[in-house]
Amino acid sequence: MAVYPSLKGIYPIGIVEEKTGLTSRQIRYYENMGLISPIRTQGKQRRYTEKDVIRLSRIKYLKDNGFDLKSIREKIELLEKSTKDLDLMINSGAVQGRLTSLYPVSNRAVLMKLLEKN
DNA sequence: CTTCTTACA
DNA sequence: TGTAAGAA
Repeated sequence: MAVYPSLKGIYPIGIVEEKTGLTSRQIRYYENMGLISPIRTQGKQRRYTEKDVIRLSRIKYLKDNGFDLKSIREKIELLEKSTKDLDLMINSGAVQGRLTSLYPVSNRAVLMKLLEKN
């Protein structure tokens, strides 16, 4: 188990294995495939951020459900793009005073529906 | 002891 | 993907 490290939300590969359920072999493989880009210490060891862990967890989930790397790559990209757009709307005030809580929005179409003026 | 790279099955 | 080797 996590006997040591990981202050400030950055973790060595061993901890990431435990948090995501992926093997170090798979984690390094996905990096070579361009799905993640952990930073390196001066000693060349990989350090993963919380975002990297979240991304790897999604990869793990999709993988377990039979999706190939190509599909996983597309889904991750779409999901992060949507999230980025939503953050943009929220930060620009588009949602101000219209949503009183976090409704379960499944996609952009539904979100826009909720944002329509009545 | 943990992680890294390279290489083979 | 798993695992072995040798280095860091």
